[in-house]
Amino acid sequence: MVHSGPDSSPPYYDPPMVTIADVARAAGVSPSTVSYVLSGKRSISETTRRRVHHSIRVLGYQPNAGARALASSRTNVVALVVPLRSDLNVPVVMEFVTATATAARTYDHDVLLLTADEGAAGLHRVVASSLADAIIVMDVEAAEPRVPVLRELGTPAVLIGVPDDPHGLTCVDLDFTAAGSDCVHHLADLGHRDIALIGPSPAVYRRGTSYAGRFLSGFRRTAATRGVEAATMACVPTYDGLRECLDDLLAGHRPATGLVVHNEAILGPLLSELARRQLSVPEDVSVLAVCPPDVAQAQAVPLSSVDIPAVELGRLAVELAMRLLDGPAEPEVRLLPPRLTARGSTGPVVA
Amino acid sequence: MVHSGPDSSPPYYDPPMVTIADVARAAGVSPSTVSYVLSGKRSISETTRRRVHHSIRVLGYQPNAGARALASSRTNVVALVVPLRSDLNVPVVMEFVTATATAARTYDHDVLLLTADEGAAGLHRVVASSLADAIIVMDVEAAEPRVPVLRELGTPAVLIGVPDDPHGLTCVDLDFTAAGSDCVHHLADLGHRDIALIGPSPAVYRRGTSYAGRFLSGFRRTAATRGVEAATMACVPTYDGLRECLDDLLAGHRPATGLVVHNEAILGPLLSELARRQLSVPEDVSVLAVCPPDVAQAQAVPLSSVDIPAVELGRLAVELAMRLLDGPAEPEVRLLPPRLTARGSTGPVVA
DNA sequence: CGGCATCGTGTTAGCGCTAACGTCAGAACC
DNA sequence: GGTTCTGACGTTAGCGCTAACACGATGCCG
Repeated sequence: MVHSGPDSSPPYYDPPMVTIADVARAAGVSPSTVSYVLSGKRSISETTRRRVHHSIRVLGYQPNAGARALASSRTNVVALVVPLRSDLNVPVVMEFVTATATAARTYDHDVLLLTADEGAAGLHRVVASSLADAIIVMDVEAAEPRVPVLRELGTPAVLIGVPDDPHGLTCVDLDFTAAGSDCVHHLADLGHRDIALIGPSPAVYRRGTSYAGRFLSGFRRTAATRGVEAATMACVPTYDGLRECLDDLLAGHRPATGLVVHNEAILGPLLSELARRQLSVPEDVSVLAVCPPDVAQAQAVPLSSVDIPAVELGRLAVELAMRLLDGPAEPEVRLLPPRLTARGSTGPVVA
Repeated sequence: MVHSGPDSSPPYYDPPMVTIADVARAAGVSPSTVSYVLSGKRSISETTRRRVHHSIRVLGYQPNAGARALASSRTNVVALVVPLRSDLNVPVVMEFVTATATAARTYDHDVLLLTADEGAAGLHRVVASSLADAIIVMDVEAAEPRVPVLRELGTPAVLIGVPDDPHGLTCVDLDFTAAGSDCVHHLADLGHRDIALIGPSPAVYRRGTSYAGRFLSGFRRTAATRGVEAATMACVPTYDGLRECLDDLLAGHRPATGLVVHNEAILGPLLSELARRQLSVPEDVSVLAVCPPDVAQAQAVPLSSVDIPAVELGRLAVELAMRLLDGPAEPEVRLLPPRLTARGSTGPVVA
């Protein structure tokens, strides 16, 4: 039992910092040897390696991050810029964040969290103060203002999403154009001649969020190819907005028989509202969602969907960032192919 | 235009690191003076201060985080441990995370993101390697295994949620006991004699997540006081689970007329299912939710609810962490009083 | 058997910053 | 006119680590 003074409960107990010198002494080697054992940057005999590792374990040594960063100009931290908006898909964002953090750990890196409201200045701050080695940016807009800053900073960076001009930058995303296209094909194959896209909130389109536009264009192009009548609407994430949407889409003289929903927040309300209107899925109307699989499963009717592979994207973003750190790699735009899973909310048109 | 060599696009451009010495030279003072201007730890004449600030701005100086941490043993980083579980309230978690990051910035701190799967070892790692000055832990269980580690580490820590034995630790949370109580009072005041609590997934109870239990006990105790018949069930977040739940609650010879829903994920499905059963809200059944206000608003029927003040909690957690850093402060358990907002999904019992 | 890789290890100069210690001028006091 | 005090600043010793340099001991070749 440790007794540290007259008062038995000191407010904060000073941590007994273990340094590399302590380890070196315990193992009977020089500090640099310990360092080299840890970094593997030069050959070490099996016996000393074992002795060093043993001492490290016994003493509970953890290299001081600041000192290491100072000496090596490597922080082993990647910065992750998350959006603050509530008009986008929160569960997807969260999945992505945790996937990034988890993936970073497998590369012995940590994640520093930045919010988008710091804007380009935040990127500059983090780089200039050497808080991180690489940056991952989510929620990229078409005319992304942070892109020129990233290019100029010259820091390894990975964007989630593809800006209009990705020149020189590494990007990852779902291939939303293909996703839009696949959705149309799926419904057209089932015989639907009148379909509709219920997209994200108008605000998302307005600020030119890249994925929304790409999905839309894939959707429209393929609709034209397949000779399918395709309505498209943005939908504000409220119940009233949704009602109007449906009034428009289902009340014309050629009502839509297939709905593609690229707006996770309104999936639940949509199904409720369809039920209220006595429209059954998929008999009266087919519903195809764009969302993570677990969300699709959890609905009243398990939904056919195109997965948003947030976890995979997070892992990939980290992987590419690490590659950039290892040595200059060609910038690339990596689009994951969409995967459509039928779950019973889409079916053939009933004549 | 900068031209840096024969090849016009070098993969990565070396950042021209500006040091405190550069600033000092430009301002005609010593490095320490610049440091003191920045920290305010000793008096500086107005003229010098201005000259220094000017040079800082002109050169775009940002102190090197590693060097600063090494010299001062202060990182200006708080670690935030987020849960990885998908069985809890994702939007609330995300709100909390962003609120924490934003609040930390107002104190000139950054946030390092840890995932709960690193467990106690992660806490040790972060502290031992001096990656952060303080730790904020979310999703605290009743018998929280990380609590003893935190106590022993002696690092300033704030828990979101209250473990069984919070002795010596600072905790913040919504007062879930009071929230459970308030819900019963609200329904009882409206004349309901038979109410039910639909709680989180059984997994949440099983692992003893503190808030679930506290809400439940507040609910039960007050139900007893008010002489209200109160059923309680955990509900798995699937549509089928929900159906069973409702079968039990609404089919007895004394069916519940008021539902308290402490499970954000099933709010949507619940309303759909009630509609399917031709039960209208609040005429046939009152629904009272525990969730953030925006979620309550976005439902088919705007829901009366007890707010989960994620943003406020995040801010508060950071604030308390900063207080702990400033100097040893008394550990405290801070419970925010619940706020119940009636939105029309709860009404008097129709006889 | 001398030279020359190669391997395993020690020694040490910083990395950029902070904070403890000095210094020095002028005000204030008796 | 000493003495003390109090701003306002300069000088410098580390913080813990990495990586460049150095060095002895083998082994192998001619």
